Amino acid sequence: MNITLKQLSILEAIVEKLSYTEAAKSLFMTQPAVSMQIKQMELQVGMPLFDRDGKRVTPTQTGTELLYYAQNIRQQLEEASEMIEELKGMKRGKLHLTMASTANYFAPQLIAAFHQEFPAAQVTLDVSNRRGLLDALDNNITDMVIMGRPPQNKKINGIPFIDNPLVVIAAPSHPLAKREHIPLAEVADEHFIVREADSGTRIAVERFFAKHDLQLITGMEMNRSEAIKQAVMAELGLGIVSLHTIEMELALKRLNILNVEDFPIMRQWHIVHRTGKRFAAIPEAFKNFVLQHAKELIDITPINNPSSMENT
Amino acid sequence: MNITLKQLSILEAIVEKLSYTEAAKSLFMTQPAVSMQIKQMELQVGMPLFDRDGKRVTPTQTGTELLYYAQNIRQQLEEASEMIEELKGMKRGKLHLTMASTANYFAPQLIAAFHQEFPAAQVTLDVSNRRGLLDALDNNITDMVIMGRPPQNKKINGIPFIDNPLVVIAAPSHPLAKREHIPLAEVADEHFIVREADSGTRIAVERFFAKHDLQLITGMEMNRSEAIKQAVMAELGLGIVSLHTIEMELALKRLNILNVEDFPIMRQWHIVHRTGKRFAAIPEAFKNFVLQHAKELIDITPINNPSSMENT
DNA sequence: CACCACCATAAGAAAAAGTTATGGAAGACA
DNA sequence: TGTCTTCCATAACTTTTTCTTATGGTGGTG
Repeated sequence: MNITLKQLSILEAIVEKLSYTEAAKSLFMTQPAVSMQIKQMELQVGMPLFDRDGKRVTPTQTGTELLYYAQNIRQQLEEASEMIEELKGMKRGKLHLTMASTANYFAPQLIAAFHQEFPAAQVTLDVSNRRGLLDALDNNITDMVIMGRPPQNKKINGIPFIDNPLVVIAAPSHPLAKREHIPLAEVADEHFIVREADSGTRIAVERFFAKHDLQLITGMEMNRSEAIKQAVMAELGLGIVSLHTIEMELALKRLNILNVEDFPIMRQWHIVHRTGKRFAAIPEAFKNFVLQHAKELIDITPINNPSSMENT
Repeated sequence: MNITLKQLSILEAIVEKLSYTEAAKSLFMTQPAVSMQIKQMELQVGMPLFDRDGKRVTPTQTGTELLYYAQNIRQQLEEASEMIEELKGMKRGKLHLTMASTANYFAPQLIAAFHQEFPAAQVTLDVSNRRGLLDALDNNITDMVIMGRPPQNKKINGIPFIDNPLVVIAAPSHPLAKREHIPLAEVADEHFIVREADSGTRIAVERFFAKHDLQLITGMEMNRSEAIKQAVMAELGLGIVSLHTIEMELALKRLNILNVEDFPIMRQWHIVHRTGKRFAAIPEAFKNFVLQHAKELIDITPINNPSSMENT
């Protein structure tokens, strides 16, 4: 059976008006158009839908029963339309985020603030390592990714939205802990506890040392920056971590930031998505929200004089 | 929102295949046609429905939610299609009959036999007087009418399907009851108990007498032939009624048929409907059934020698 | 009985949908 | 890494469908 939605609307209009002419008027079309559509519909159905009485037109049993389905279908379309308006008006909408594990130290604030402004957003948050992030982007599993170093790939669009300073940390008892203006070369003699080889932080650090013609001495590898902090506090060596991840340890004076020359390594957090990605209203709103408000929302410890923190 | 059923089908096909090309194949159309329809649908909706990933195509949230409605609507259409097949296949169907009160003496047999062959028919039976019958036809309230004398009107189509002999009845005690070959003129002197003036039977009887240049002496008027029979049995006069209405009274010898010259007045029962009426399967089947089987089904007392009945 | 309202039909115009041809971008595979 | 293939987008053109205008028939109405 091959009927159209317009034909069903015409059916409804005729039953309401009991007149082809009036139905045509109410649908802003001419009467012959109505006649023809009904004729065609009757051909499709294989049965008459209306009795033409001269005086008025009355639906046959078939017509009456078909009307029921026409009404149901219109109902469905109206609901679909409402659904769309809800999504457009951001009364509703999903947002799937994936972020680097280190971003986990500040991103929840961001999400919380966003959620306050757009309470209808249903946010899903995945935390993953770099590989997982790239997979999520590749397979279009996620709307957006928050990560340190987006791949330089034309398929991927990454926009920096906030600084991500990497600092050298040491246990307060470490010999260098109280020193100021430590030359980079001196630090390079120390043992470093580092992230795994394909981690964003690790890559950034190695590039940084290479740029200064130095070799990083990597003692232990850990796949969580949480573990690195623990190791550094246990005096197993120095660490280089994102400043955002050590807020509490600084406050409790369990870690010191070393005042090393050329530090911090200034990186950025990026909001990253597939280049062609077409966002619904809520994800689009999140992207804009982050780009506009991240700096205000994320409390960054002043890192120009990190050693001042230990002196207070 | 102005989308089409075809567009919804395309949406479903793409979500199933995750490919425009494959969807196009499954719908027996070309890929550009699919592209264009989706493009247009996205324009209507105001939001993207699919992400083009290069590798495969994935529905957006909007696309996924719209799919739900598309499926519902298809479901409705399938049900409508089934409904139509049921009506066409006569697995179901209404039949609205209206009949003259005098037809009530034989019509139930007819309906019973029809119902046995088409058990799915939902029959509605109204009994009415001549005026009611004509109104029902005029207002298209009924599918068909069974009556004695259909109006000679091009809007109305009436087909005779069985004889309807009108006979003169008398109480067995009436002086004429045992006579044979009673001249019409002699009967015309008697008092007749008749139906109301616009009754079909009454009109037929008056025409008959007028044709023979006789005047009918009408004593009492009754609006039920049942009442006429009672009056005749009570010896209030003679009556002229349809043979079909007195089967029981004859069997019980409570009434005699007078052997009057030129009697019975031979009329026919007609099956009558609006000229343009387009029947569904069940009403059409009933019409054919009546025209083919009525004569076999209705037990007609032999009326060529009605007096023989009283002699047995 | 004439007029009016309403539906059917035909012819032509307009709109929509579809097809073929082609381009660009991305994945696959050597 | 480059070639090949696949897939979607786009454009030009064709076909199909739908709509409009014009007109005729029929029945209701004053």
